[in-house]
Amino acid sequence: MGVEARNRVRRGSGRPTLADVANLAGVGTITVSRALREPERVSVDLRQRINAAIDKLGYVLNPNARALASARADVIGVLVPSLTNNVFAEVLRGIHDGLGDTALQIQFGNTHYSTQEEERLLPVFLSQHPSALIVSGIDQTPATRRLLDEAGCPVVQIMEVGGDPVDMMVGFSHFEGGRTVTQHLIDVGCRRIGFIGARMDPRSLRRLSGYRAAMEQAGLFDAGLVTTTATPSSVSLGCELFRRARESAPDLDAVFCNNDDLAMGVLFACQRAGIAVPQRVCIAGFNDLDMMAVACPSITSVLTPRYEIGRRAITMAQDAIAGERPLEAVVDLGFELKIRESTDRPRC
Amino acid sequence: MGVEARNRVRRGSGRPTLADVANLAGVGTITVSRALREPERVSVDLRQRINAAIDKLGYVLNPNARALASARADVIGVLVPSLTNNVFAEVLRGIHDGLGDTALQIQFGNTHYSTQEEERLLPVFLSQHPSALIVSGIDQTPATRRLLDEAGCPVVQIMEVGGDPVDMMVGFSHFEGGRTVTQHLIDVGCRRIGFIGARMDPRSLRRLSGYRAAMEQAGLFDAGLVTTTATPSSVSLGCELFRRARESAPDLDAVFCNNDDLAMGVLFACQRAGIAVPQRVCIAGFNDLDMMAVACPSITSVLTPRYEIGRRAITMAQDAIAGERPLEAVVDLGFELKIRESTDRPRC
DNA sequence: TTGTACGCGTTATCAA
DNA sequence: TTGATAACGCGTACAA
Repeated sequence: MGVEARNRVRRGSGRPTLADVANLAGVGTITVSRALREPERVSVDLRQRINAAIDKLGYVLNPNARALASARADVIGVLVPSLTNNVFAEVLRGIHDGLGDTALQIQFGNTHYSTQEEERLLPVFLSQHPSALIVSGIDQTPATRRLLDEAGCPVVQIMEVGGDPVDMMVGFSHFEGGRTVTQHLIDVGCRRIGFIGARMDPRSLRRLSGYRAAMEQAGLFDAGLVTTTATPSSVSLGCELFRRARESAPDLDAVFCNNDDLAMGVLFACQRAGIAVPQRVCIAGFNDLDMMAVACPSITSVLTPRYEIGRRAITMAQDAIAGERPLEAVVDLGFELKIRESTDRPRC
Repeated sequence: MGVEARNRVRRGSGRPTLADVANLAGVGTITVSRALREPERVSVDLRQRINAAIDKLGYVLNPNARALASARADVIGVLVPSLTNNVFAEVLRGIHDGLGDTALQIQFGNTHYSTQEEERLLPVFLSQHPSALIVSGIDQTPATRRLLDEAGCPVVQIMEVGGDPVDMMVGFSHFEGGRTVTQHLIDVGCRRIGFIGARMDPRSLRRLSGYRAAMEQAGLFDAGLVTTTATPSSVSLGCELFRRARESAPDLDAVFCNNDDLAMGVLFACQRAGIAVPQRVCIAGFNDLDMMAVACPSITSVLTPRYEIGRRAITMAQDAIAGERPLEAVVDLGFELKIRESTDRPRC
């Protein structure tokens, strides 16, 4: 049977390919490929003809074919525990901004604060051979940890510093953050300082540890001052938890909230109950959302570098992809205590 | 030269492939492929041997190879204008939840409220041959519109209804939302009702149109009552815009805010300035974030179905991928006016 | 600087 | 129900 007789069936998408461009430009496919990736290595003449052909055909490179051939996708996988939490939304914004105009794509995964879900998600991400991986926190399961160790690509852990880094790390100490706020409340004369926390993910727990350390050192710790729940944080939950806290400790003279949503809720609850802030109860939050500075009264909080964490993480990842290892594999971006009206109390 | 003498070089990632599984199980590669995609069509016996081999090898399918061979990626592209805006974070949460346990992946793109960026991003998404596309709004550029028309996959436009649908649509009428709130303020006796808006994306503009329609119908419209800015919305910006609004209209007796962040800021500004809410100024927001119900006073707002929009969009997309066209290509999910203390004023 | 031949890992086609 | 073979579109190795 002659070749012509064999009814070859093409299965393609019908869109132009590298070969089509090469034909039109009268060059080899590899030259087109090179013109796309390393233009300097192709003569100006050919480059122009190739670009003209690309424009004429409306050619777009097929990333799947590239990933398959090069055993590496131009994708950076990002695993975060939440999308609705403003903190991670800001991290993602930082990542996007830090990305610049590179051809890299970001692929998000939402672990919903579950290490199990993270363990389930990671192989899916890995199966695409990402160029780098950004994961949240330092509390991975052993299986996840092993996958990360063998990922074969740069890995950046974000949000915290500490533990045993898989590779690189950007964050700050939540323990120190919690300790610092609590110490501030002690310094302004508060004695019955409550801790209100929601979700209680690993980072919340470390902020609680910081609170406890400061309280114990001052001889003020009392388990009855701690009110927590696994429920996701919200402003309304802050109201609710404050009521609960006042039940177990009616003499509360300050509250350190796990995050700003809760702090906002506590302020509203105080306003409704006619509790003067800061005269009768001081309030402090965590993260320093925009609204803390304009609330009435304005609320003391800890400014955390979440946007900067995203930017740094993506920069470190890109550098590592380019083969440039950072001088410091672990970057502590710190935090800043913002003292405001809600803790402005003349020291006793 | 004998075949053995040809020093074939394997370039792969080193990870097990479909062929490895086939060898171990003693079957052809295509049978393994089938066992993965359509298990019913493979005999129970072979299926078991294949699954055992997969487990033993720790085989994971290569999505790039699959996408290349089938000219279709198991990916749904999602284009949203913002990640930090709670509204879109909720939409994404709905999308994730609606996804269930399918093998589909979500690929996000952030257009930063720019139709230009959307036009730049879309070809990148299209180049992966996504199974479906979800895009925000109905105000695409002509070029974007053309690409969507020729995308060759289901397309869902979200957030709004109206205009000329590319394919499917889920949302609600922002015009009606704006009109309804404004009418409520008129109904409770307000006359000098200001509009405060930030960002002023197409949906904000349509809410403004709704405001204007209601005001004009009541013979109350006055351009001096409208205060807008292109700056992204925030609580602190709400404070600022309220001050500006009071300068051009000192007799303001109500404010309809573009969204809840601004409304919150207006409330704080009132508290600082000693302006009684709702006695001297009524406040209404848009979206009904959690905090509106617990603020002090609680704030009237329009509950928008953003989470449900995400869920519905992904469901419609999945159905369309499966070949089931929805009965209604355009779904209006409506909204709900939540009347609260901030507009609780005895009618004059 | 440019091209040829082939491999990447999977799926579609068609035959058995 | 199962399999051999070609095809998907691009990158790598090596030669020219």
